[in-house]
Amino acid sequence: MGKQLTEMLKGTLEGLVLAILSGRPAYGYEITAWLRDQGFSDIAEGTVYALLVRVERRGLVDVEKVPSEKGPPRKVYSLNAQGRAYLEEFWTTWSFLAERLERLREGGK
Amino acid sequence: MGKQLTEMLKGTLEGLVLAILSGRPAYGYEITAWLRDQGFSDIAEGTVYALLVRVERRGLVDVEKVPSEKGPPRKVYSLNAQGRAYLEEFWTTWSFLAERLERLREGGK
DNA sequence: TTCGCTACTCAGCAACGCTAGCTACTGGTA
DNA sequence: TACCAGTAGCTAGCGTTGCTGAGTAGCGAA
Repeated sequence: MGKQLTEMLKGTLEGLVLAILSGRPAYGYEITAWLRDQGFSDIAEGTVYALLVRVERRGLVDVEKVPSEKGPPRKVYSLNAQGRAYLEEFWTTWSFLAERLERLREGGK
Repeated sequence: MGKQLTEMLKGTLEGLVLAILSGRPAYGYEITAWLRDQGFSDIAEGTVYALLVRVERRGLVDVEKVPSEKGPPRKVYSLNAQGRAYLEEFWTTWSFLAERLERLREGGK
């Protein structure tokens, strides 16, 4: 799937991760693993961490440092109120785009 | 919708335009107008033209110069076989992403 | 001749994901 | 003891993409 997916993830990966966090708090390593499990096999580790730093800096998530039994402490992220509002916006934007694309796909057949 | 849509369009605008061309040949100005009509109100002219140059250079479209009654000659683009294959790929990638996002949206409720 | 519409082009910028590294803690193995 | 794999996080530099803002050019109407 490669390059097309890479470009498509720009702008959607953020929503994807926030959507995960809206279900339950999670930490970077875990999120990366989950994404890979879901078929996003070539998601780079660094990408997820950079994204998390970004959303934290924008105040969309709360962070808590939690010690791990195996390895360094985890940074557990959870969606806060601002993040929830932002995610709502994301779904609106996503629906807007998805509707128009789907309409084109139908028409093109 | 602004910034979120801008980022989301990276990777999808290309498919959007190719999908338009799969229905009928069209030229840049026309495509921009159509997009604005569909609600992509802040699509920049330059963006569409740059995209068209890109897909032409990659051999996904054929180009024909057609004189216009009003204004400079039009560059009419039409999707060729390679473009059609690429568009197929695009739909596959899009479905992959859309499915996973939709699943998250359901689960998050 | 000036305005507005049509039609295309281009340089410079910002945002984002990827590449390719690095640090650091734990437990198991040679 | 020394080493390695797995866990966990971080970073600099790069390429791609869309936007900003400006420019060129042709045509018809005021």
